[in-house]
Amino acid sequence: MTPDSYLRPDKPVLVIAGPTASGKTSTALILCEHLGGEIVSADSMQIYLGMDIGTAKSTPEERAVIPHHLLDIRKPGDRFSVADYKIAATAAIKDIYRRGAQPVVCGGTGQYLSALIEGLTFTENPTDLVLRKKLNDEANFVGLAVLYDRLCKLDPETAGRIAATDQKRIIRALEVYMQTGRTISLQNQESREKGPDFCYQSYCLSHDRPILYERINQRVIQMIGAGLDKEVQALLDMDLPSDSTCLQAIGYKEMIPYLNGQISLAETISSIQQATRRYAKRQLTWFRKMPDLNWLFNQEPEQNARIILENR
RNA sequence: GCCCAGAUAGCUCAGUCGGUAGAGCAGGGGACUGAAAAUCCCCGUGUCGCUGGUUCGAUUCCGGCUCUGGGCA
Repeated sequence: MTPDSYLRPDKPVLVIAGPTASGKTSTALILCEHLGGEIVSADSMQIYLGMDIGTAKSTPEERAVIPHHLLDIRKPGDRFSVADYKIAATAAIKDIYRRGAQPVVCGGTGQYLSALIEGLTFTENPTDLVLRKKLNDEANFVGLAVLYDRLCKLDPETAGRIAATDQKRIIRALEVYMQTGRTISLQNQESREKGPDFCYQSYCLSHDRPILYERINQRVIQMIGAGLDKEVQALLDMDLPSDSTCLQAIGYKEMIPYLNGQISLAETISSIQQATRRYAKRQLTWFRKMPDLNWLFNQEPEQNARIILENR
């Protein structure tokens, strides 16, 4: 079997993108029922075990009926990157095709979706956390401007593209240069040479802003009712490093001051709602620029699924 | 009923010694290649409550009215 045999214009990978609380998961589940499909998650937080309520993960019952991939594949505190995602999602989709089923990618992490749909290829160099820490320490000691100046000399193209205040990207760019001796701009350029592994048919679900925000507000209240506080407490009891990715998740980081008795429940709910609304806005910004996305507005999951099935 | 204080951006308020106004928050737009639910950048025109008067000119000063607080009856 050649790699090309996974390019299936007759049976493209379905992609269901959209901001949080837009109805992606419900829509994807209905599609899978009708098509003999399996879900490949594209969500940077649903990969973690024990983060169920706050990430609105499919329930065990749903997962018993429809196979899900890339959920619960890391322990809280573990690291995961877009490069890891690309490899894992690609493998999952090939596996689904091999079994004659329909892959349905579903999630709201724009970076992961882009890596897949635009077919980015990542090198095999692992993240060098020691080097990254050294650079972060240096930035905190001598100032970020010194590192930015260095990047301007080593890789003016990248330096021109990113803000002088964007610590994460400045450090990542220096990191790549120090690790490989090559610029990240060159590496990014090469990452596009191969192209996508699959054919895609992509949808983005959304709602008018006031409706979306009301759905978000309601969902946060539901999560609190479902015991989000206990879920977060369980993570805290694991004594994870404070910079763990999972503790940066919305609904989790805002819950910590509440569990420490520093803010009221009402304040906690408001701050989670606001953080989620802002997140949804950023997601929409990302999706607006993604190529070949079909937008479906203000529909319930059943209607979304029907439209998508008719379009096949 | 009387006295006092307010009324300016979606909200809380500042300000204009008279030349049509600006902060915080909320909100909006954008970027994004190994932390991405992260990180970073940009964005402030609104009958200055209504209505008369003074003035070249009033959101600003003066009068009346309306509403909202507080106080006295």
